[in-house]
Amino acid sequence: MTTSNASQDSLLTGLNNKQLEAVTLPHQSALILAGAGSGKTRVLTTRIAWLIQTGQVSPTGLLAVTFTNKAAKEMLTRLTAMLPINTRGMWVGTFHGLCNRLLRAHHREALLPATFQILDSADQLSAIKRLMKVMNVDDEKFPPKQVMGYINSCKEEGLRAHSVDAYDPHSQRMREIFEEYDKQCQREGVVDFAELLLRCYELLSRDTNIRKHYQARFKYILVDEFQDTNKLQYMWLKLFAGMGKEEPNNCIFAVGDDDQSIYAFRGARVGNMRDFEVDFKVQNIVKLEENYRSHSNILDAANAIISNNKNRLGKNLWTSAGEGEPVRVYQAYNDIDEASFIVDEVKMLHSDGWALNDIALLYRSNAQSRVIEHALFSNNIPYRVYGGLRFFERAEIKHAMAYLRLINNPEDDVALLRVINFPTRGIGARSLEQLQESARAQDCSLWQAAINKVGNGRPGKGLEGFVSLIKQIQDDAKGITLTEMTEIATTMSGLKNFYQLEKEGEDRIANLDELINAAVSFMNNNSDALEDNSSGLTEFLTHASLEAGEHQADVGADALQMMTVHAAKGLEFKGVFISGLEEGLCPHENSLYENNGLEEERRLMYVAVTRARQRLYLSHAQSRMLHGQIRYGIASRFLDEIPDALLKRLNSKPAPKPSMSSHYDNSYQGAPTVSSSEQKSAMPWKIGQAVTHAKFGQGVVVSYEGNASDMRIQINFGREGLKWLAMEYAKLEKA
DNA sequence: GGAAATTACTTTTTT
DNA sequence: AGTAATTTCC
Repeated sequence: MTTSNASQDSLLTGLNNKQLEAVTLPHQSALILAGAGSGKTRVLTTRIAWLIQTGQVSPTGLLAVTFTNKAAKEMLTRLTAMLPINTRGMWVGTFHGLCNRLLRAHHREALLPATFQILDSADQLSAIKRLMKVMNVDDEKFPPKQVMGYINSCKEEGLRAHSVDAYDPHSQRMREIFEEYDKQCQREGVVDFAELLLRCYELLSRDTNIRKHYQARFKYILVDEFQDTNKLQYMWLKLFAGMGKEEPNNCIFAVGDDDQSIYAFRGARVGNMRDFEVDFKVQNIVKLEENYRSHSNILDAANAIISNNKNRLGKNLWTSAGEGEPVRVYQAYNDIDEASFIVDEVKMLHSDGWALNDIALLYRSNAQSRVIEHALFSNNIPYRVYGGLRFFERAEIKHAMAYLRLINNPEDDVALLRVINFPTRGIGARSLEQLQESARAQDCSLWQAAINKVGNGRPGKGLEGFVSLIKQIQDDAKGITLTEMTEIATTMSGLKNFYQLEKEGEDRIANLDELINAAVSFMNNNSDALEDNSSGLTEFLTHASLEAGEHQADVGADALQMMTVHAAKGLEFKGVFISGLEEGLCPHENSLYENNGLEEERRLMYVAVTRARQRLYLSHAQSRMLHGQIRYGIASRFLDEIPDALLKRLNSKPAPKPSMSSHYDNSYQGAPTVSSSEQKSAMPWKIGQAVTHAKFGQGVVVSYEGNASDMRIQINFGREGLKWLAMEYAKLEKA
């Protein structure tokens, strides 16, 4: 032990017994089951600090992996607050970021060009579409998105085309596309997200020297959000740990919460936690069950909900805080009423002195935000929506980045195709087809083909112009700074000019200027990490692909926080509204057809509820506008799973104000008694009426058809689904 | 080649 | 409803 006990003590001060146990575990693999609000990040960072401070490992001897850049940054920030160390050489980052780093360092062994570029999902999709055209694949039978999903999930399972099973013609064709796609990427020097990991994994498995080097270096491996790892990520971790016979046995410190696994839809395997226990003969399982975030009413509600799940590792959160306020439940008349309820409550909280930043509004799907945004906007309540389009995903930014990519590497076909005719310069579909044809014939990049065409005469004015433009930009880019390059890319390309002439191009111009600012701050933040003679262009491009998000405008302002439940994971707020708690929306109807879909939805609800510290509102609406149609829904089953004793029901106001239904005019003038002039048959039930059925339970009348003697009535029974019942036989009662 | 009209989509999402 | 993508029309 190299440091004094005094400073070590200060590091560990304030940890509870379980946290302390986790932080100071011996050099063995361990699984930390960290419940919501149990101090997970603190344990992880303190563990790192403690290992370093006690001299068990140097800062460069450990590997810490997270899923998001935000989490990685947070960890480094907290670490530097605990220890006076330089974090620059440390391997703390996302799976993708670390793989990128490793592949850049060993690009030759990984069979990649030094300037290899990373395709984001949109790039990947357009690459697939382009390939499918070349291969003459019917995109009706093989929707490009589906092909992309197939390729990505294969890679995430660690599989290449040659090792995928395919017994029928359809999947054989899929496999063929997969194979060709990989060839195309290799030819173009580009790598998609899943490829970063797979390539890295293959490099380490194949190249014993490199593997041994890293295995010898990283004695300690720490993984955050372990429940979200997919198969390939787990294989990757095993490789670093060294599981073979003559290999070292580095240890993995995995932190996770099976109850917060909400990413199965993108390949996450909670089962990795159990596999990890077995594969690594884990003897140290530490459960962090004391919650420091919420009052017990909120926590008990969360526990009650999650206890309905069957497959759990088992954990029960508790708190020593008092029971606090009851959980408030509001049943709204419709979505607009729900929004106005939220607006009223937020106003009230705000006038009671709550900061808007302390209040979050959560919903299951992004589409739900619009109605509430509208209400907030017309009531002058500042709000910020997280998610949605990210900065580097905006069209104008992607265009500018494409020009930058072409400076770096004109053979980048993805980039070339994006801007060869944007702004338009007379290269239409036909000329493009010809170009692609000759590139195929010569087996070269589009850029090469274009150069050849220009050399051989008759290239067409547009193409000639484009080639000389790119050459010009490349020339001018020599020896200038990244910032200047970005300026050139936006001006010389004609992008800025184009948007200036556009009617609603002001925002786009502003974004282009913002891109130049991004380049400036990138240089400022990374100047010491870059080599002297490097402009930092490659690094900047990588940064843009890997960190598309995190660009939030006016972060400082006090505003209500709006986001999906997924986006809220890891965050906490003093007050939380969870809206749209109806069957079909939460749990989402699509989830019911998926394997264990309902359990994942329940975990989602659990995550949502555990975000709240002091006050929690749950709301649902009897009807809402969805996909341009009014839908009648019943309350989410998750509401029924909360004991009544924890709840306080706030009931809706007597009737909706007429003005509230302005956005769907003839919709909801009180529930219509169905008796139009042609159809005299008196419908005994109102649409929207809640009913109970002996067999199907609670439901809501959705529509009807037929006449008095032969009437069928459609009822949404939520968990039982939509049913048509013959009026004559259905024994319905008012609920 | 570019604008206008039509059609398809709509759970969650990081990298 | 709202938007993105695609097709049609000039």
